[in-house]
Amino acid sequence: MKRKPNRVTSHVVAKLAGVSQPTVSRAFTPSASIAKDKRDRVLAAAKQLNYLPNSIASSLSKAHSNIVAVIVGDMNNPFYAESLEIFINRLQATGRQVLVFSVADGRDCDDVLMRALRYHVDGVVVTSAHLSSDLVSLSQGVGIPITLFNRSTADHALNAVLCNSITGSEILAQTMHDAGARRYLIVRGDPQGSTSRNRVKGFRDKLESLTVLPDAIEELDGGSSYSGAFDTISERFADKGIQRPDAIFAVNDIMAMGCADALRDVFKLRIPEDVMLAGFDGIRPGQLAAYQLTTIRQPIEEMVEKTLELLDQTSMSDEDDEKDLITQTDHLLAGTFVPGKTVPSTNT
Amino acid sequence: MKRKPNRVTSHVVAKLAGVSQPTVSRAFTPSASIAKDKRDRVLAAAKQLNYLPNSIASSLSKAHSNIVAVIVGDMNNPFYAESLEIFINRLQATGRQVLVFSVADGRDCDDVLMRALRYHVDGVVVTSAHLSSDLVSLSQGVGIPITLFNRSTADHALNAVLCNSITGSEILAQTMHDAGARRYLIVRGDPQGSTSRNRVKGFRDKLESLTVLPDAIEELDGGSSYSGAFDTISERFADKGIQRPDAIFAVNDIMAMGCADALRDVFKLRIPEDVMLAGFDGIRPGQLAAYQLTTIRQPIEEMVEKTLELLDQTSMSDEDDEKDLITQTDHLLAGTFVPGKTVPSTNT
DNA sequence: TTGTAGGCGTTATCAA
DNA sequence: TTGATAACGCCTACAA
Repeated sequence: MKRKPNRVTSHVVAKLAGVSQPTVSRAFTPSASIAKDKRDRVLAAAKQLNYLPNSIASSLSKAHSNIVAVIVGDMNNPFYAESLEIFINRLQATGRQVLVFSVADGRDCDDVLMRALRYHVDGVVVTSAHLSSDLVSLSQGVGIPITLFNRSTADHALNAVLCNSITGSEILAQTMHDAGARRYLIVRGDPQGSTSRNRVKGFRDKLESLTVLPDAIEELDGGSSYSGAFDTISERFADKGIQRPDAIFAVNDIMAMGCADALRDVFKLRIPEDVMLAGFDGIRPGQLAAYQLTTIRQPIEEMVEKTLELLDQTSMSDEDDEKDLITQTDHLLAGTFVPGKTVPSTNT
Repeated sequence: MKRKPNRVTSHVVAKLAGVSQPTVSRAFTPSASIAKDKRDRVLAAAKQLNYLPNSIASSLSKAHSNIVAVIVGDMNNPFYAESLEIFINRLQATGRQVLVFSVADGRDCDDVLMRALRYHVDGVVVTSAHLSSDLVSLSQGVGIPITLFNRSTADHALNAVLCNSITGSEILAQTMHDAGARRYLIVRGDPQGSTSRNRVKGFRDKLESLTVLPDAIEELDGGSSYSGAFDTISERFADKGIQRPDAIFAVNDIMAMGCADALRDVFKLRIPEDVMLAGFDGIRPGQLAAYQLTTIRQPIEEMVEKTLELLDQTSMSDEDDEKDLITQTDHLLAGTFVPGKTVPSTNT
C-alpha cells in the first residue's frame, strides 16, 4: 500500500525553484502578485517535473469546486444531447467543468443528486426526473443551488428555466386549425412531467377557444420516445373502425418523428395532405430533409445562459439572512415558430 | 469573506453522536469495522444535521477521485451521444462519476486534457481529437491512464478500443459489389482520423481484390457530419457531366443520412434502385424507417466495457517497475453487419 | 513581493 | 472496536 513514488506537489516544485510553496501557488494564479522572474523560474521547474496543480486540493481549501453537476434523463432525445453540449461548452468557457449524471427513468434521481452534493459542486442542473422534496431541502441545507431545466415543480420550490409551453402550443393549435384541421390527436409524453402537461393544456385550451368540441380531441400516450410514438400511432391507425384524426400534435419532436414514420411507412399516408403533424422543441434531426417538422424551437442557448445565471446568483447570495433569498420561480423564455412542411401553410 | 455558517463536517456529527471524528468516517464506510449501535447513532446524527461526507476531501486523502474524464468531440453525431450515455451508466453503476469535456474540432484537446489531469481523475477516455505527444507523456508522468475510444494513434503510444474498421468495410464493399455496383464514391470523414482512414482503406483494398479499377473509385470529403455530407453530395451530383457513381460508401452513418437525404430530396433519386448506399456505426437514427441504412453496427456496449477494463488495469499496475507496464495496443472488436435497405440484397 | 503558519475535511496509522 | 494524531496538497492569512 505504498504511495505513488512520483507524487510531485507544489512543495517539490518550490524546492527545485528555490522558492517557498505559496510562491508556486501564486505562479499558477493569474491574478496573483509575483515577480516575473520568480514566476518563470517556478513554471520552468513545474514543467521539468511534470507538475500540475491539484484541483481537488484546491477545491478543498477554497469554498467551491468549479464543478457543476448536470443530471440528464433521456440522452436518446436529441433535445437533451444538444442541451448538454451547450452546457458543457458554456461552462468550459468559464473555467468550470461538468459532472454528468444519467437518470434512467424515475426514481433514482435522488441517489444521483446526493452524489453530486457530496462533491460540493457549485450547482446542479436537473433536466429530468422528479426530485423528492427531502432531497430538495437537503440541498438547500447544504447550500448548493439547484435549477430545473425544461421542467418545473408544482410548488415552485426551485428555480426553473423553461420555454413557454403554453404560448407555443397555442400557436401550433391555431396553425393547424387555420389549415383546416377538424379532428385532433394529441400524443403526450410523460404524464407526470410538467412540460408535457403544459403543452397539452395550451393546445387544448386554444382549440376550445376556437370552439372545437372536446370529442374532436383525442389524447394518447407516446412515452416521450420515438418508438413509443411510432407504436402508439401504429396501433391507433390500425383500427379503421374509429375515425382517424386529420391533425396530430406530438408534444415533442422526437415523438413527432416517430409519428411521421409510422404514418408514412406503415399506413402510406402523406404528410400533410392526409394528416398534418406538429412537434415541439426544434431539435436538429426534426429539421432534416426527411422530416421538416412544423414545430416550436426552444431557445436552448438562452435557456442555458439563464440557467447558469440563476445558479450563480443563488450561490452568491449569502444564506445568513434567510429573507434575502432570491425568490424561487419559473423563468419562461419564448420559443420560435418553425413553419416546416408538416402543416400546410395558409397565408400564401 | 466569511465562511459558510452551516458547514457541517464529520467533527460536528461526531460531537452530536458522542463519538470521535474517525468513527463518523467509519460509519459511512461499508467495509469498516464499527459497532452497529455506534453506526446507527452516527447516521441518525448525520441525518439530523444534513451531513454529507465531502467527496472532495475524501479524494484528497485517498489517492483516487472516483471520477473518470470523458472527452467527447461531436455530440451531434449520435454515435458519441450513445457512447457517452453508456459510459455514464456503466461508471455510475460502479460508484464512479463522469467529468465530461467537449472539444470543438481540433486543437484545444490539450487544454481540456490538462484540466482533467488536474482533477486527478482515475482515468481519461478520449473519443475525439488528437492529443499532442507532450500531453500524452505528461499524463504518463502523472500516472493517469488514457484510453482512446473509436480511434487510435499511429505509434500505439496509448491503449485504444475500436471496432474493426477494416473487416467491416470489406463486408460492405463485398456486399455492394455483389449487388452489382460498378462505380463507387467514398465519402470520408476527418482525413486525419485513424477511423476514417481505416474504413476507406478496408473498402478500397477489398474493391481492389475484386478487380475494381482505381478510376472507378472516387473519394470526397464529407466533413464527418450530416450537413457536410449533404453538401458534398449536392455539389457532386449537380454536375451532370461527370458520370455518377452507383454506389456510395459513407464512412459513418450520420454522413450516410446526409447522403440519403441529398440523393432523395435534391435529386429525386431512389435508394437503392438508382444509387446504393452504405454507412458505418449502426446508430439508432440510421435505423429509423426513413433510412434503414445498410451498415456495420459497432458493439458499443462491449467497447465501453473494454475501455473501462483497460483503464482499471493500467491504474492498478504499479508504476514502480517500468518494465511491468501493460503493453499499450489497439483492441479490436468485431462489428455486426446490418443488412438494411439501402443496398439491394442478392442472396434471396 | 515573499515566506511562515494554520486550516480545509477526510482517510490512514497505530496504540489502547 | 475505538480514539488520538498525522498526512493529503492547496490557499488564506499575516508578518517580514
